[in-house]
Amino acid sequence: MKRDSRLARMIHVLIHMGLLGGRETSETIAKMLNTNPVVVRRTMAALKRKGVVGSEGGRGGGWVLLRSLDDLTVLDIQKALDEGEVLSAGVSDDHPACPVERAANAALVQAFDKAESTLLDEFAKLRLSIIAEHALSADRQLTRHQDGRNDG
Amino acid sequence: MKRDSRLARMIHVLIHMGLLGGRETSETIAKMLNTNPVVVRRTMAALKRKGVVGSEGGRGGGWVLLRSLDDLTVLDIQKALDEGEVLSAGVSDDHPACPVERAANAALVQAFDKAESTLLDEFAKLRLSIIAEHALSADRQLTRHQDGRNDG
DNA sequence: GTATGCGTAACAATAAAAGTTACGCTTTAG
DNA sequence: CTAAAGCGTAACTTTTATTGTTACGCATAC
Repeated sequence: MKRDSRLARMIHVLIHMGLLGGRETSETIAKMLNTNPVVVRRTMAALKRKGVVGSEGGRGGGWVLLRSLDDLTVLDIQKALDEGEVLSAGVSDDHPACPVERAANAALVQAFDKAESTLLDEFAKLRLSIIAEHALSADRQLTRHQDGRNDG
Repeated sequence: MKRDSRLARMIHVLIHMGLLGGRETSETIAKMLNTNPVVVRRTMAALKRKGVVGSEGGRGGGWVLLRSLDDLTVLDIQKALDEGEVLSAGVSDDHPACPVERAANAALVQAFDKAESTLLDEFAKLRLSIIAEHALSADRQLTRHQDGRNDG
């Protein structure tokens, strides 16, 4: 399958919105994500249902960030996007009555559950505002290097 | 994509082989997994390369377990099956030069790496012999319940 | 009332695992 | 030596989820 990149994309978009502070149309966001407006609406709809963003139709409409970057963690976005499990264990379902298959599946599910718990803990620690700061300071570094050619 | 169940299937098969102790043909294993021999050979080939199982062609041939269940962990099987990452982070690749995208991806990769590390730790703790014991005791439980109808 | 923009339905494209068919090579039985 | 049993592989098709795309309805501002 194509890898699910909705979480990464939405974090990317929300930080841009938080930094720019204004209203963005699906068209503009689509350019950010190198895709088209329908994909944007489809994914943003999930965030809208959870009150992370709002939308307005008609001329001058678009998407607005309803919560501050400091008030949003990656976990919030993850939960808004995906109601189900983050890491599903890839168990087998060939002979559901076979005790060996059941024991193997049970062991895997337990391991995946622990890993999922770790992942969600990490997500909860990741505030979008922190990621935004990292992006800005990386950007400043880059700019300084570019100027350096003129300075030297 | 269809969910990857190779790890679960191979654990299932190896435990059966360990318990039965003999030689199994791809045909027999395919029945265990409710699939066909080619899928079995394809997946077992990876385990053969790592010395977990051996195969012999010709009449009377088949697959043999080369290491004991007590000497194998789920991590061993995982590593034999998948050279790459277990949990890949699902980053975005829309504007690789965008500092915001890079920061978002970096944050996600870091979180996934921690979760992967947890998962591999859990896998390393899971000896196939332990899973086999769980399967056997669950089976005994089941048998006892079935006998109970005659006993009562 | 027309251009702008969201909301959605309905499809095609894509990617990875799994399923399937077919055939070659090796080994044992007879 | 020949036939059957098995592995090894190549070359498909199928499956399932995301992503991409087209098309159209509805709302809003100018």
